[in-house]
Amino acid sequence: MRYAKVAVDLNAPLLDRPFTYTVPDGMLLQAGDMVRVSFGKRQIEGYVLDVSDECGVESDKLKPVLSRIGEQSVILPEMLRLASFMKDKYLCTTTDALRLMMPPQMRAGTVKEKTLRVVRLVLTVDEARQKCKNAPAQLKVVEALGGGELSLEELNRTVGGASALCNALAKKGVAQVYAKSVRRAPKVYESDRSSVDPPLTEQQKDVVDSLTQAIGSGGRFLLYGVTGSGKTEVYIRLIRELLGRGRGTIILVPEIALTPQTVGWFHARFGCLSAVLHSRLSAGERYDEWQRIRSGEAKVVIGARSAVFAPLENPGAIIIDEEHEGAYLSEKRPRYDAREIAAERVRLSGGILLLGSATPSISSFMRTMPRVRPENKLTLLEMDRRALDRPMPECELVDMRSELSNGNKGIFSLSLIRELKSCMDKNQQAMLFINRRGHSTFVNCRACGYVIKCRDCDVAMTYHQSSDSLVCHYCGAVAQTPAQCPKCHSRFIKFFGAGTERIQLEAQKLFPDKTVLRMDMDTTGGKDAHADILEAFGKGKADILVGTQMIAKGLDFPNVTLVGVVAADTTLNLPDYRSAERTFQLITQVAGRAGRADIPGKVIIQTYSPDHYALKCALRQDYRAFYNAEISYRKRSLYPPYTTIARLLMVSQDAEAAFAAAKNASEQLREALTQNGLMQHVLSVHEGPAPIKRIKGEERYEVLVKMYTAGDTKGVIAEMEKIENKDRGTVKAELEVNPANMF
DNA sequence: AGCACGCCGACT
DNA sequence: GTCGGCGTGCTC
Repeated sequence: MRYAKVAVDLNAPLLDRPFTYTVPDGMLLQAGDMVRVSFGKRQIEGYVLDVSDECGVESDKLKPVLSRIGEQSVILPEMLRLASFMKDKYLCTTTDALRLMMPPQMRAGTVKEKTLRVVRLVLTVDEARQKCKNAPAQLKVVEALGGGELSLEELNRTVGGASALCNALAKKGVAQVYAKSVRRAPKVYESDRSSVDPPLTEQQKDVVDSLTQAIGSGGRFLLYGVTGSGKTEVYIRLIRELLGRGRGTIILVPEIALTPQTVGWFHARFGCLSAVLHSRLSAGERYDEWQRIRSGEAKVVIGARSAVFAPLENPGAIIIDEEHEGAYLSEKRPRYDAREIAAERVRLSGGILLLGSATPSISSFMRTMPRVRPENKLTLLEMDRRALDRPMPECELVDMRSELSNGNKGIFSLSLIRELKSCMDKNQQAMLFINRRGHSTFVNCRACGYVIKCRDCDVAMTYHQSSDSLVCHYCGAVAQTPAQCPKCHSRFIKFFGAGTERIQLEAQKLFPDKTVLRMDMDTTGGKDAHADILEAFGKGKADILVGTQMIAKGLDFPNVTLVGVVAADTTLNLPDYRSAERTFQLITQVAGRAGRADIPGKVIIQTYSPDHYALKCALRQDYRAFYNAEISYRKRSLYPPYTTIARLLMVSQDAEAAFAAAKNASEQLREALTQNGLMQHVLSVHEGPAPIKRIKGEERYEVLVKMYTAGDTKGVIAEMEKIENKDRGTVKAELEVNPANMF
C-alpha cells in the first residue's frame, strides 16, 4: 500500500500538519500534485507533500485520495521545501506559503482556458472547391483557409460575413468550426532598443566573468553599480549564459508598472522565452503566463515581488534589481522578504542570487563586509563608472537658509533658476523632483498657529489647488478650504510647504512659453496615464517634468541635462531611522537621470540642512562615505541591522482600549520572556502612542521591542505572535518585524 | 476553516 | 413541549 501525506487547502493553524491518505491502486501520484480528498464531512483540495510505503499513523481511519487534479503537478518539489522554509521563517501555515506559489484560479478550480473560434476544412481543398463551385462567397472562404486553419475573427477581417458562411460550410460538411484554447499574451512595452548585444565595458565584462564562474557552484552577489553603469546589460549576459546551459532565470523589479521599459528590453532580447508576472495582469493572462513557465516554455521570468515564487524549475539565477526598494517586502501575511525567499530558492537549486543597485540598502551592503558569517555573506561586485562614457553629473548643494537671508522668498534658489534658464535656452529638458504631491503641505493660521488637520487622522491636510480643497494623504478625506481659521476666526490663513502642484505652477510662471508636465499620484490615475506622461516627455513634448519619486527611476531621457531636487529635507525629517538612507537613495537616483555622453548633466539640490551627511554624500555621489556614516549611526543608536525592531500595533476606535491593549500586551510579553529566559536577548520593550496616533478614525498604540539581531530574535517574535493572535474584541493587533515604516 | 454535537432561552 | 443560539472539538 502507498500512502500520501497531504497538506489540506484550509487555512487554520490547527490543520497545518500533513494528513495521511491511502493512494488507490493505479493512481499515479507524486509530491506537488494537487488532489481532491474527503476531509471530515466535505471534500476539499490538498497538495501531496510526499508519497511513500510508510503509513505513520493508526491505519484504521485512513481515507483514500479521491482524485488527482490537473495534468502536471502544481507545486515543484523544490517549492515544497521552500514552503517549509517559509513556515519556519515567517511563522505562517504551509497553505499560506503554497497559495503564493500558484495562480489563484488554480485553486478555485475555475481555470478557464481562453478559446478562439477556429475554422478549418474537413475535406481537401479540391473537394471543397468542388462542393462550393456554385457559391462564390463560400469559395472565398475555402480559398482563404486553404489547407490550414484561421480564427473566425481573422477570417471576418478578410472575408465579409465569414461567420454566416462558415456555418453554411459546416452544415454542408465542408468545414468545421471548433473552439481552440489559446494562451493570453500580456501586452509588452515595445522597445526601440535593438535586440543585438551591445559591447560591454571592461567593468561589465569583469562582473559578467565573476558571475559566469559561479554558475554551477552557486553564489550570492551584490552588484553595486552607479546609475548608468549598465546593470541591465550584465543581467542579460548572465541570463543568456544560463540559457545556454539550459537553466532559466527570474528577474525581479520593484514596480513593474513603473518599469515598462525594462520589461520591454528583456522581451526584445529573449522573445517568447520570456514571461511577465505582475499584479496588473488580468487573471487569465496571469494564469497563462504561469502555465508557460511551469511547462518550461518560458525560461526568463520578469516580475514583481511575488514572481519570486514563479514555477521555474531549477532556476540558474534570481536577479533582484533595485535591491534597496521597499517593494520587496510583502505587506500582507505572510510578510515575506522576496530577497530572503530568493536566497533560499537559489540555495535549494544551486543557483546564483544577484542583488543589484546604485544605492544598496545598508543591510545588504553590510553583508559584503569581511567577518560576516558565511551563511549571510554577499560577494560585492562593483561598477563605479558609467557606460557609454557618460560622465557623472555635476552636483551643487544650495543652502536655502542663506537664500532666504539674501531676500529670496521663492521656492527656487537663484542657482536653480539660473540653471533652468540656461537649460531652457538650449532647448534641453529639466526634471524637478519633490517628494510631495499637492500644492501646499499644510495650512496654518498666522494669528493663533492652528494647523488644519484631518477629521479622522492625526495628520495635517494638504491643499490641492486643482480641486481647491484640502486632502488628507492618509485616508483621502476631502475638506473645503476655510476662509477663516476654524479656531480663532482670523482671516489670516497661510499656505506652507510646496508640493508638485505648486512647483509646476511656479515653473510655468518662470517659463510661460515652455511646457511643464507633472507626474504624481494625482496625474497618473488613468490606466495608461503613467506611460503616456513619460512618453510625452520622452518625445520632447514637454520641457520640464515635475514629479514625485515616480520620476526618480526607470526611464532614461537623453535630453535631460538638469535635475533639480527642490526640497531635499522632506524625507530627511521623517520619524524613521531609515530617513537618511531613503533620502540618500532618492537623491542619488534622481541625480542619475541627468546628463549623457556629449552633454554633462547638472544637479541642483536645495536644502535647509546642507551639513547633513546624507546630502553631502549624495552631492558627491559617494555611496561608500554614506554607508560608513550611516552604519556608525546605526551602531551608535542601536538601530537595524545591528538590532531588530518588532512592533505590535494596537488599533481601535477607542483610544483607551487601544492603549490598554498595548499596555497589557507589553506586560504579558515581559512576563512570558522572563519566564522562558528570552529576556536576555531583548534591549527594550516600550509601549506608547504610534508616531501617527490616529489614522482613518482609528487610534493607534504600539509596543516596540528592540533586540540584538545576533540574539534569539525568532524566539522573541514567536512570543509576540502569540500575543498578537489573542482575541481582544474590537482592538486589532498587528505585528511587524523591522516595519516598512514606523508611523 | 467548517461542520458536528451539545446544552440553555423564546416561540409556532 | 420544539427551534435555534453559538461554545468546544475534530477532521487522515
